[in-house]
Amino acid sequence: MPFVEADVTQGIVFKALADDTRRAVLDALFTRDGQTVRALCERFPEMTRFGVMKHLGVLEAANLVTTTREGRTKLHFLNPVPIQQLADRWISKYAQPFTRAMVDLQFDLEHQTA
Amino acid sequence: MPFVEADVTQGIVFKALADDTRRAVLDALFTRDGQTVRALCERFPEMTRFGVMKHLGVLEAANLVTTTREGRTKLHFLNPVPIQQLADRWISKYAQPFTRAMVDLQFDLEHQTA
DNA sequence: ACGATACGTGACCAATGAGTCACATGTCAA
DNA sequence: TTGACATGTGACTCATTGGTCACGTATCGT
Repeated sequence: MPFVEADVTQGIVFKALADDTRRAVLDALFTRDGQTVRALCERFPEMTRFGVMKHLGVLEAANLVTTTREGRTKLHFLNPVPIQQLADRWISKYAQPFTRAMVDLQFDLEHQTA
Repeated sequence: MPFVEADVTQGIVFKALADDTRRAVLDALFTRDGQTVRALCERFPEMTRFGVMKHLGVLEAANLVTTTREGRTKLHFLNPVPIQQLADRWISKYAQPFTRAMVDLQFDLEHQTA
């Protein structure tokens, strides 16, 4: 077999996280959880409500946000579980001690004055 | 300002990781590092050499793979540093102890037999 | 030198995805 | 009940991107 994509969900989560706006949405929900669509729209004046809604839909499909209806409003909550799963099943694979040292070194190099 | 994308590199890395084939390429380099383009092509029979090359280009632009020329061949090496940086600067933010417990719970639920 | 090998480039096409708009449904409050 | 508010849907446009192909350059062995 050429290669196996064990978890389709993983791809969806990665794709959902690949967009800058969507990560910003998650950030907004991180600072204040349980926001409504309109509240989130105010954080993105350069975009229409429909654009924000579409992003929310993608995030919801990736299970990165969960929603509850509250009358005529819909509250959006951040769900960090898929992110944690990503870190567990995929990223930690490349997080060897060797890598740790490399990251620290690169960080030092990037922040050297002179 | 509506929102700030502190690190442009982050977006590039996320986008690079969003493609299934590219993650498979990284996997292939993880199992055997320092492969040539043709060797990698054999792992993806459903795709042309040019397709693989394009993916390698994206991964290289994201600094996820580094290359060294060896005569007329080009060797590709996996560079886990950007992945580790992602985990450090972004994912660990959502990796609270609370989340840990949730992930374990969800894992148990997913693997319950009857 | 010469063919074979290995990689590179630009143009090109098809599919996906971001974003918008017209419209439609449901809900609160007076 | 009527109007204002909050969210939903489908179709549409435009940019991006995954993928291919025809060609071109560099390198190795003989």
